[in-house]
Amino acid sequence: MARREKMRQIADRGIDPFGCRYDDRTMMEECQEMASEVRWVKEDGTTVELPDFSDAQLDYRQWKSDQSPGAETGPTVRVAGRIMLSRGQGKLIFLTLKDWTGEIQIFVGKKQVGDEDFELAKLFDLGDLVGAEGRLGRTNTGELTVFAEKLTFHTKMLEPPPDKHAGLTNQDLRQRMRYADLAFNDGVLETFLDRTKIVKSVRTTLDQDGFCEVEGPTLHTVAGGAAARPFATHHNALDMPLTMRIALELHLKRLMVGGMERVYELGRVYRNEGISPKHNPEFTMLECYQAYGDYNSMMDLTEQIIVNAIEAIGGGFVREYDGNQVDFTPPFKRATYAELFQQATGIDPKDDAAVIQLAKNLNLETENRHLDVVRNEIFEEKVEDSLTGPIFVIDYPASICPLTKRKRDNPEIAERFELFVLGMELANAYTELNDPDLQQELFETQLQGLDEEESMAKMDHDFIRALRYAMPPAGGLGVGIDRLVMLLTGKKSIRDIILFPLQRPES
RNA sequence: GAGGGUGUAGCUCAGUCGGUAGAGCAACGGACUUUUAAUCCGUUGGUCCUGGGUUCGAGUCCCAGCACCCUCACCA
Repeated sequence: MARREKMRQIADRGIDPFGCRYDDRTMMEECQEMASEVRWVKEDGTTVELPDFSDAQLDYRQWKSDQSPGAETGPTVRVAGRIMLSRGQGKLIFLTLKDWTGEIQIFVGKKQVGDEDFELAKLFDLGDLVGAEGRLGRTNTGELTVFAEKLTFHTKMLEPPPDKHAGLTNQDLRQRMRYADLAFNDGVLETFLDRTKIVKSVRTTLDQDGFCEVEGPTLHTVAGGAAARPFATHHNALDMPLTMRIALELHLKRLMVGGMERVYELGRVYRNEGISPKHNPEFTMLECYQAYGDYNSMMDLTEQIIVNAIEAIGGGFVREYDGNQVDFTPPFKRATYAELFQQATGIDPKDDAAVIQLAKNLNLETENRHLDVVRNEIFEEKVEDSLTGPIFVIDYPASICPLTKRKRDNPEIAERFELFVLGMELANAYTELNDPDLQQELFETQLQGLDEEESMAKMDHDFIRALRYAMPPAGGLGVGIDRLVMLLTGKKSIRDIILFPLQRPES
């Protein structure tokens, strides 16, 4: 109850323990940038640059006595943030204050702030939100510091903070109490701010390329556009079953029929499937469609999106992920599905007998299954994991791509690419199928060996009708935003880049 | 869904062969006007995940359950 008792004592001093408006803050980052404005002024009025504080040998106290007589000067700042560390020293307290741009040390001396504010400072606890106004300067050890002249109390933290060194490491608690994770664990806030920068950059890239952003329905009567199990729900007034969307595709294509020639949606989709370090039931997808384009134009766009996202968060094109180095310098490699298949297995993918034999050797099911499904399982098993990338795998077997246009000179091959990085599928794009009759046929003929949930082909009569109103030839692209954020922020678990991943409720 | 691991103070973690529950940080009291995870002295703090069982005696051994983590499967 110590914190509540201090809160009462703060209130007794006539101060609202939950604070109020506080204008004209200098953010911590700005304070750090203002370090060069801290100078030494000699008695004769001449100004001297301070020494190099990055020099570990530097003794600032000695330096100052060498410069004497004179005094340090610096700009006056007004900062507010959370108390991360506190070092009491009798009539002197050092606070480490953090806002969302960085940290700075506050020097609170009894003589400097006066008795009243010093008594207030004694009621501060780790985790409290406080403000300080004073001159920016350097302590004897050279640390950039706000020498407080006035203190402000903003908000009392009523819970004890996590371990000030180790932070909150329990994964369960980190997700359950993301607020504490963000506030007390180094780098967590920065990672999520990077996520925001990446998403913003994706939007900017598309906006500047003339795409318009739309919001499609998340409640679908037919969960199409991908192969996944949907969440089922129900509308009471209409007494109608509904599913949460598993993809954005089919509504965006309807909009292209309507004349939105460059359209995208960046939004949440929901899949009722397993949870893993790479899967969350709700995740963020980008899908964009460009009329009169094809999958080649989508490859260029994909590169542009990724290149711009990397530049938005910095750190260069060569990135470290899980001990691997990935070079995102464009252009990315391109290879056909067939040649990668051949390279990895030594078998010509067109040699049906050899493919079946290989599948049997790998203990894959071959009975009653379309050969392209078998081929693709071999591809997933033997090729995908070995793709360091970034690499565009192009030209997929047509029968596993029911929404994709076939190559004009070869109906067995679909104009599709997937972008792989370290075995992860980062993007998936087609030259879009816009022939309503063929689309209907592909929806009707379920692939052998695949039940409805495993197939992308789900009959959607309204979508077929839309295509009959003429959808322009187009390229379409889907990007798994969470995967992109994971790769660019170096996080190995999707739970580290989704603010509130799904969890069971606390008992 | 299958296998493995973890669960002890607010947080991070020890806990030997089954024998009265431990440390660091935080909190509380004290000293200290240039500290850096400040330091020093003292104090407080426990449903050992839950429920059964074995035993004179269980944090420790056994069984069941719950939660989280990892791997695999499904998938992006």
